[in-house]
Amino acid sequence: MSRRSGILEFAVLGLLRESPMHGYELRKRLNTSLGVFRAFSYGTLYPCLKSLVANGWLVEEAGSAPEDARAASMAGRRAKIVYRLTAEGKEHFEELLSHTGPDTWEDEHFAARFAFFGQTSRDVRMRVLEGRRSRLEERLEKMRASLARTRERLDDYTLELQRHGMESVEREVRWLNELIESERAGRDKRPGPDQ
Amino acid sequence: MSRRSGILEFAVLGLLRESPMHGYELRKRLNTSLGVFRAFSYGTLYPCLKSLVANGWLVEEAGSAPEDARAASMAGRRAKIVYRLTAEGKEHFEELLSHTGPDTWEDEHFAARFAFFGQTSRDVRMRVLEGRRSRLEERLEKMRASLARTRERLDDYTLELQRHGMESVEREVRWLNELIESERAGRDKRPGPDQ
DNA sequence: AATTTCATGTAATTCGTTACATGATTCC
DNA sequence: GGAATCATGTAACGAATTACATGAAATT
Repeated sequence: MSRRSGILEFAVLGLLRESPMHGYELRKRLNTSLGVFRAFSYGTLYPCLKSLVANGWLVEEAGSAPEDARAASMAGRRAKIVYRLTAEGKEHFEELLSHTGPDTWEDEHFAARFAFFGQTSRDVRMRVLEGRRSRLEERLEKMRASLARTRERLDDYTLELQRHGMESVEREVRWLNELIESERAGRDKRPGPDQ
Repeated sequence: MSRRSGILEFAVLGLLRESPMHGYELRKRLNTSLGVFRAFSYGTLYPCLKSLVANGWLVEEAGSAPEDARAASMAGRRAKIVYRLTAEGKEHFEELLSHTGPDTWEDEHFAARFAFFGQTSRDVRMRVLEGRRSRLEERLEKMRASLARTRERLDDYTLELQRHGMESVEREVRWLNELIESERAGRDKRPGPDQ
């Protein structure tokens, strides 16, 4: 069946696992609670929800309207449609959570995975974290190599852009190092009484 | 006239302004010299080149092959096609360079603009830099607000993700501050006798 | 009463990738 | 002579957006 974006599907399933919600609210939480996710539009979200229902992973329930949502819709009126995760949906999400493939270290994918770390076992967390780190280290290696090859021919601005880009990646690697360290030590919280 | 991606078009024009190139090399330089750009695929690049030719902004020239590239192509053989910026193309790029709209502060767009700062006048650079900064400050404000609203309901990992995200944005703002400062002082090593 | 925000959806369009197909050149 | 890399292109598909369309509920 049609369009299922992987990352959106994953995020929706993960959010609905905590509590049932309707589409509008779901969309807000993709930006706020999960902060890092970009704002998917309704044109993306609603068809995705329909598709998840068709897969049996979600069910539509009556919202705050007095009548049943679907019946009301058919009669011309519209009401909130609250989506709830089914047992199959839960199982499917569990499966997605335990899967750690190369795609998982991708920028956006990684953020989504991280946001649901609370629902994951430690060894999965470690695999995701370490995979992400080595992916970033590869990227860093390429940047260094290309910089070494072309340094002279570049003007100051291009150079500065590259320098800043590399520094950003290096910074994320250090962050991952701390997190991995922290996982190894068996702590969930970050060390340091700062804040 | 079909698909023209804005950012890819801009980058291609900018790279060809420095020197003529063929498609394959162009693609490499989109990743390396301009480091920050993502790797556009050939399926995107070649149709884009055709479209730019159709607009009269580029012309195809014979590559390293002894015969003319187009003639050779028609005869069944293929040779490198070197693209060169026309006078109209130059003019068009100049126009794109001087345009500073809200879209310009967008993540990828901004990186592309920055990569060609060397070809820009100082006041355009200032507008782009300052626009980018205020865009980031807005984003930061939203993040802070949403964090204040939902802090209690979030688990440690989600919190950590948001904290790191905000820190990244704050870091880029500091970077922009330095650059703007530097532009104001006029002491960035750029050759003053622009034009 | 009017406006804003909540709420759901569809159609057309944009932007870009993957997979495929072809062939030249360079290196071992 | 076989592999890797260089080089160009097309067709099918994918992911997501925008613009449109509708209407209910809350706020001013």
